[in-house]
Amino acid sequence: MMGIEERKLREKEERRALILGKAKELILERGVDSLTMQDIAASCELSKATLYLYFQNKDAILTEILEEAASSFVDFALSRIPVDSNGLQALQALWSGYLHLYGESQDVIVLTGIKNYIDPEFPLGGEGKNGIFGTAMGKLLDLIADLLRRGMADGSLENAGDPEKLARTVIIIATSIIDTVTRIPRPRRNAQIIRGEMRDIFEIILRGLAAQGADPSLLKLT
Amino acid sequence: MMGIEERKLREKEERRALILGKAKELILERGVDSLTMQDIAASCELSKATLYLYFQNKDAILTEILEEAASSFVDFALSRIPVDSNGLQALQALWSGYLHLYGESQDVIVLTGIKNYIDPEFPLGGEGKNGIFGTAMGKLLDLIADLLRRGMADGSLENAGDPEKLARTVIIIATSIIDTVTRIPRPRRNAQIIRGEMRDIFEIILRGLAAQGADPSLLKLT
Amino acid sequence: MMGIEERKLREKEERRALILGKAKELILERGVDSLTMQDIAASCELSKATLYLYFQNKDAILTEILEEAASSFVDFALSRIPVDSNGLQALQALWSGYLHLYGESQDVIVLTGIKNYIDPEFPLGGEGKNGIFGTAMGKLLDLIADLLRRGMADGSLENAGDPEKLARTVIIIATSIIDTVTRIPRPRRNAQIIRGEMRDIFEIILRGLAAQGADPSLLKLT
Amino acid sequence: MMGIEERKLREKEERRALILGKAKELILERGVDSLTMQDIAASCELSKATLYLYFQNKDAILTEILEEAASSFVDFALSRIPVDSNGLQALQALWSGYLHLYGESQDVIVLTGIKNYIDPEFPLGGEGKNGIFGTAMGKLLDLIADLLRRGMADGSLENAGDPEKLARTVIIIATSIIDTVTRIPRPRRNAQIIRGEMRDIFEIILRGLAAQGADPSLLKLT
DNA sequence: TATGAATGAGATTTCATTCAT
DNA sequence: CATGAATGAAATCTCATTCAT
Repeated sequence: MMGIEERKLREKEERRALILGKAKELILERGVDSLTMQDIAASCELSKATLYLYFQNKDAILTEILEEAASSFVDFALSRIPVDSNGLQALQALWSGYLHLYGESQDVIVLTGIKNYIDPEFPLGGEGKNGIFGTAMGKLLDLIADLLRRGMADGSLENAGDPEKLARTVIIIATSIIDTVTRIPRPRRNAQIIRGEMRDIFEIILRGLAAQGADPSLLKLT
Repeated sequence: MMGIEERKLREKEERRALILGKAKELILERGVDSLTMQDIAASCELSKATLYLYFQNKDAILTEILEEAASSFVDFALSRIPVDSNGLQALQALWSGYLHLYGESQDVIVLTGIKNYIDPEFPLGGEGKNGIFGTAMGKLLDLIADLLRRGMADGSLENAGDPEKLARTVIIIATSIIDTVTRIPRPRRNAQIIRGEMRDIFEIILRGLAAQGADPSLLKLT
Repeated sequence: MMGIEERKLREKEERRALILGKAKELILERGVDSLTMQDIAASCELSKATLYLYFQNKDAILTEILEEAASSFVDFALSRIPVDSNGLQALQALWSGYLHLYGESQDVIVLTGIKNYIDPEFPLGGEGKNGIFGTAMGKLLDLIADLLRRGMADGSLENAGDPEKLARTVIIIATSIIDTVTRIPRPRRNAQIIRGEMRDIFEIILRGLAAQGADPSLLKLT
Repeated sequence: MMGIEERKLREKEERRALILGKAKELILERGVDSLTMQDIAASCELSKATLYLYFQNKDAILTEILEEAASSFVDFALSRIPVDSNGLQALQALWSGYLHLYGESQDVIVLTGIKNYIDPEFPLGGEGKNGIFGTAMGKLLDLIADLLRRGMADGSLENAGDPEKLARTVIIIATSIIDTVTRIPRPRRNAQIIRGEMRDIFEIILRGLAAQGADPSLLKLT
């Protein structure tokens, strides 16, 4: 009874996960640019053709990795933002969550950088390819817009125009940076230095968004 | 009188310029990633082999384009920074110069994005390949560090650590953004929107660097 | 029964063999120097890319052809050397085997000439590239050294120094000659003449190595 | 008066010599296979096009270098062969001259190896390209045939068939060896080892040609 | 479902040779 | 006489993707 169908489904899901996982590893190891289907297949101990049973093409793999990474970041960030925080506090929590997650597993975060590889136009361009970023990346966009709106309302953030637009701007900055980092193959990537660099960048942004006279302790990331 | 030698030299220089120009156009048209020697040759109405008479290899072409772009930006920026300006004013002038130059000729600026293609590790990584960026890109780095130092000294900028390091951080942000833009093929690139976006980004950075209580008029870019 | 796996393996082996075979033909037809991957592919009715499924690169193809040729010669030669023969007799058997094999299938022998293409420094130079010649060519070297040693011991060969070194010398002569022959495109290669020439050369060498007063019948090759 | 014509001719000859000289140097430095017109031109401080004013094509340059080398060897050899020597003595003088010349200037000799590059069929094949080797190489052939004939007549050499044919055989051996050596780029060429190797080879040949019971001192080269 | 095998389409680079000036 | 400039033709190798089994 039941079962057989479910098992198949589960197995299928496991394979997908395997592929995504190995692809992720490879990207982290050697950079997005030099990721090949061959490499993915080999490290999964599958044939290249099999990859196409689970994903329509290379892009689909990258997109899904990105989705996952973005999604897990959003979840993590949400979990770290106190309900009663003001906008600035929330933003601080967001970035600091980012840095934490990076500390724990560079992976999840660094991968966000694939965005520029898959759809460099998001969120600058018109539609992006097929509105690929409706889901996780979109949720991230919404989240940030919310925080900005909140902060403009409670006076903790500078009132600098449309929150939606500003959210896009913030994402652009963040993903651009991360993209830059992703292109450095892991062997030469210095986690310490990069984390420090990202913290500096995020602090600049934080100060750039905060209202005049904000509590200095909220402008520091750890 | 005389001049045959000179003419030859000039013509040679013109050919180089032609090649660089067409390559630039192609990059702007279709993105760095899909630039091929074949394409460059075709659009110059030359044979592939001829390109190698003027440049040692593809990298040399990209490097020179980048060099030129960076160099012309530095020159332009320098010309716009008033001698007696304080650090914040100077920085404002720098970014606003950037935006201006972009308005006049997207090209010069957008091309800076090639950096990430040629040496994605600069200035994060160790040495980059062969210290390619000793010249123009290095001058830019120095310029920004100078302005930051000046601003920290005269109190117009937040005293936030080592100017050299901060300059690197600023460059990372800027080039990352530009890189992102470069990857959008021109047909879908909306100059107006992008310019607006860049202005927003630079304003955030400017505010992020400025000292508390800075003159608000210095935090706006036009 | 069963055998699907085996069949696949066999087919794969056949393809490799096909490629090697056609490559061999082309070399014999037009000389090593003008062998191209394109040509090999075309004559196998395969695409260039396919060749790379079976061999890592062009060198690998050449190396394997050489390996095979050398190996089959060593085997053949060994089978023709009587167990109780003295050194001179053994050497005579070796060369005469060579000529025979040449008579049967120029291919096996002529191809030895590739050596000079792949590693012209062997056995003169230091290491050659990666000791490519550890296997068959090395075995040949050992075999000849053995025969020389045997002959010096039993008095059938002139005692003219280190057998190892002398063996290298002999190989140099042989491969050089063959190399010369390989470079003649087949249409103008006259098997009869060449065989005669090789016989003369080997006879000279044989006489050069034999002890004074050796049985004249052992100095003739047929 | 007069003179102008002569001077032109002399200058032309000097240019040819320059080109040949530099080409020679390059071959010795880096091996025949990697000699390019570009390299020759550059090292003559001439343009590639100019080379074509003095030589019809690359082959012509190589051919002439070979001619010269062969010719100078023949001359040198002739000068070293005592008039009243018997065949074996003469042959010994020939080879020992070879080794001497090699010792003095590897150049002249090593270059003989180009033969195989230019016309691998000589003297095996039918006509060779355009009977290129009518001159110096032909003279060498004649010289050796003469010595062999002399030796067979005076009993110092084994009477082993047609001297003309045997001379061809000897040349094949010699040039093959040299060809092998030429392909080793100079930096890895060890003059001492090679000279030793060549001496061994020539001694084997010498013994192979000598009549039974020949004076052992005539079978050694120095 | 899985895969081995195949491939089309390119990409970069090299080189002997020609020709207008 | 000399050459700068140009090029056609090749050569090696890579990669995402397809398809028969």
